[in-house]
Amino acid sequence: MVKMTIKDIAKEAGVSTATISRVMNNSGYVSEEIKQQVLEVIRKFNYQPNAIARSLKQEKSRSVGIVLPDMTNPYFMKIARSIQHRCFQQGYHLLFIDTEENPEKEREALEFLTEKRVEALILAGTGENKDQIQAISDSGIHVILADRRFSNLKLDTVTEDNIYASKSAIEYLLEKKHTRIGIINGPKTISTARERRQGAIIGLEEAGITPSNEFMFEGDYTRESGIEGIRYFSQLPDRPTAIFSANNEMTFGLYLGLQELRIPLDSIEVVSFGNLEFSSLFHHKLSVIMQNPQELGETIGDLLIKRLNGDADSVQNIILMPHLVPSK
Amino acid sequence: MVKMTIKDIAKEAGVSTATISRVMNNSGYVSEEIKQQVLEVIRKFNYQPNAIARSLKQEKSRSVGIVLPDMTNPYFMKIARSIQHRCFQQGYHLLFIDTEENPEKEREALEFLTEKRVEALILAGTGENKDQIQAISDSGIHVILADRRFSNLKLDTVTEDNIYASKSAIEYLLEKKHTRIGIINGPKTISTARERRQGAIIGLEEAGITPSNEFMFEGDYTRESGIEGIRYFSQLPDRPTAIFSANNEMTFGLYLGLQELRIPLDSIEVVSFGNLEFSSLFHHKLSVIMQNPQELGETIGDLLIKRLNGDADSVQNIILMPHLVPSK
DNA sequence: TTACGGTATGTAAACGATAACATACTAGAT
DNA sequence: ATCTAGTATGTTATCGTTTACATACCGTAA
Repeated sequence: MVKMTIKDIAKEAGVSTATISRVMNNSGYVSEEIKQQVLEVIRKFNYQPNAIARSLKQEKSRSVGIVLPDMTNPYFMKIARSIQHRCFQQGYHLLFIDTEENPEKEREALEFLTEKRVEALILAGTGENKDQIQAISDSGIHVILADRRFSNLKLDTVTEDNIYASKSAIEYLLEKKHTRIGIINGPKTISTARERRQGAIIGLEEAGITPSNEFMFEGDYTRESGIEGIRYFSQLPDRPTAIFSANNEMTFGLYLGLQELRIPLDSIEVVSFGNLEFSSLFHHKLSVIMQNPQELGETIGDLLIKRLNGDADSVQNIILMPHLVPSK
Repeated sequence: MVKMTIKDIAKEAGVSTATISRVMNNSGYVSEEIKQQVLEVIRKFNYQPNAIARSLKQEKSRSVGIVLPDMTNPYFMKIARSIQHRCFQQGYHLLFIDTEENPEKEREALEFLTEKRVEALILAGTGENKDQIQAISDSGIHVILADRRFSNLKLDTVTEDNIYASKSAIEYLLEKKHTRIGIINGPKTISTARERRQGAIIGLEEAGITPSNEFMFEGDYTRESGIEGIRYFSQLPDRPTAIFSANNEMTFGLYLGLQELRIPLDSIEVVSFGNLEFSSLFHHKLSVIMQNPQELGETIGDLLIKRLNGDADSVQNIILMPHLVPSK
């Protein structure tokens, strides 16, 4: 069974292709009589216009690329889901690519997407490929940076206030009388990690504590590097009594590491960025900085639709506020 | 900055568009000299062929639809990631749609995807829209059912052995001397739920126990229905001492429910389908039936590529084996 | 010499829509 | 009667590729 084209339908209905097109798109003049007749034929043969041909003619792909570092991290997927919703409503589809935090894969992904002629690009980047991203934006494709930004690029961003949140995380731990606070951070190529570090440092300095390099562990936002982080801290002569962890995956690794090292899970007080699904079942000293990926996604979705509809407002930098949820 | 077309490049290089096409696709005859010359121009202008035009001409969209019931469930996303990998390698892109277990959304999604002329469809369905799916398959689009199947449809399926796994879950609980085993299941519209129920019943009957309806709770695979399930069981006069839960989300809800009811989390022995990320940190009596979404995804990906490459082997029904991981 | 197969390149017709333009009819205004 | 604006429909170029076909050249075998 082969798909019918507009020509077949035109022949069947005894009218021209233009008339079919007008009926399909509710544009131009068509008499009520012919319209019904055409609709009848369309129904009869279950005709669906070829979106590819339409895209070519209109020079609009009706597609949006979305490049994420980890498709299995619910944080990113919640962002993605909200965006997808919005797009689907408007007839756009999303091309997802998971870079697994690998800049080379990211480069390929961007190439792939421009070839597919996406009209917009949503990116939570690895921090590399800056030039390529700028070039994409310059070529007229709308770019929105999600969660992670680049300095010096004039692009729309929708992010969360990492500095503020990290600062409050540290303040919270200081209030609980911790003075030796270990920090498990992401890679400094990524803006969120840089900002979380910066916020933590501000928090410490305002309390009169000099941040020590010894208490800074640079991971890569993966579970494995959370394990490595706690391995590192546990062998210090003067172990930290609290940890600030910069994302949920590393926090998960941190607990796996504690388990591996046979250290009681509640012997260390933890504040973690990002929602940990299980934290509410957990009776350990785990506080989380609740992010709001859904709101992030909705915000991005709205901005995206505005841009796709040709709203050429100046560059937007939207910053959402996460909030700390203390352990029970 | 506007994209260059093959004509622009042809003009720049002083050759015909056919030659450019031949260079791009490494097809037909092109002299080494011209080839280099053309490549030079392509590089210079950073020319990328328009994938949409190519699709139209070749009548191949190079896209695959994937319809999932929950984009934030890592189980499905691990499947998706493996598939996406395989597709990306082959120049295909995936159109993801999240139906949120809503048959009406699923219907729209399928419509949308056929309009976008996907060459194949991967579906973990809600259990409805059977006719539509059959029609899609009949129209020449490759359909692969993932995780969930339909009875009476002659379609490729890649699933897990739910009957076997559920049976062993029950056997495990019986071995631990539980006789009152509550079952929190998914909706019977979905094949996995039917099979998991069936396996559980076989397990009970083989042990000489008559399955009671009172101990069967039909949820809908959501967290919320896990909470409802445990609420229901906890008000029974003769409460179950163990629960078999048919997916990870409901199990999570089950624990949230226990917490809400102020029942100690380890007062009930649980066997759950699906990996629970946190189970390894959990000291409660939680055993899991480990599924292997990655392998599922890879298997689907391989089959998909075979189908896309025109391998017309007979319908495949591949069944993978999950295994039970007892609580510590 | 002629014929032929391999190599190299160009010309032009598709693919399936949309939309600019042309054409024709109707009714009301002048 | 003529003009005009509105309505209704058809014709055809076009979007950017691929590819079937045409053309031409070269060297070698008959």
